[in-house]
Amino acid sequence: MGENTGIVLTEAVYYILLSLTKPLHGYGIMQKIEEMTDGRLIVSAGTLYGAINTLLERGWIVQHATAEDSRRKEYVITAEGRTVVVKELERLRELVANGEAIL
Amino acid sequence: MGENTGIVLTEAVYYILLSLTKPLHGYGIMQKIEEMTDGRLIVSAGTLYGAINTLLERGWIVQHATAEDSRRKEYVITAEGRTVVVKELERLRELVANGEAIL
DNA sequence: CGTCGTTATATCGGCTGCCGATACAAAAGT
DNA sequence: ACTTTTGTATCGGCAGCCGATATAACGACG
Repeated sequence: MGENTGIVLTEAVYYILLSLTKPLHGYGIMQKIEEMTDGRLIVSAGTLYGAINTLLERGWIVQHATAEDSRRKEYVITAEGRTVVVKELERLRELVANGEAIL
Repeated sequence: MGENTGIVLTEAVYYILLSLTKPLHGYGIMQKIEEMTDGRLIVSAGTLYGAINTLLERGWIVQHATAEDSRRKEYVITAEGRTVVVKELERLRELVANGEAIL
């Protein structure tokens, strides 16, 4: 018994959600992630726009009412998305704790 | 410019490597992971034996000279595997730090 | 001695998800 | 005028996890 409880986020999705605590558009997300990780993680366009679609479907982000700006589409995290990210942070802390205990 | 530096381990692979700081056989790895995560993560047989094969190919683990025991096959982490896991722990710490800074 | 649950290894198909490549186009810089 | 940057989007390939399935030895219990 014992199915695997909870959701596991990929690195890309985790950082996308973190980026969207304030409204931001796709390209801005890429830059923010690159900045947050000091250039270590560069999310490719394929990953980003694919992930945005699944996150919208899951209701973890929503489209932000952007001024009738031209091409940019802005997104924000939802309350549900926030819950997911907080849970993920707990999982990550467990991984770190287990790693530190052993190494 | 800017390829994504470094390797990202999956949760299963990370825990398998952590389990093998001491020689252990496949089934024992499953149990150890379940124990380490308080039952949160149960690695399925398909994942486990698939991962063991790729880890052997990459030289991150090796087969341990097990006494001519019956069916069990034991494995241990290599120096290279240890390096990979340490790097992964650094990456995880970065994820936690970024999450804590924002949430 | 027979049967059942656990221990133990292994494979396969399906699904998800990341990536690189490619495409297109507006805006800005030179 | 030309190039680079900004910006969104799709597609095929590939890696990896999972559930299902198969096989079999071992121990316990009646």
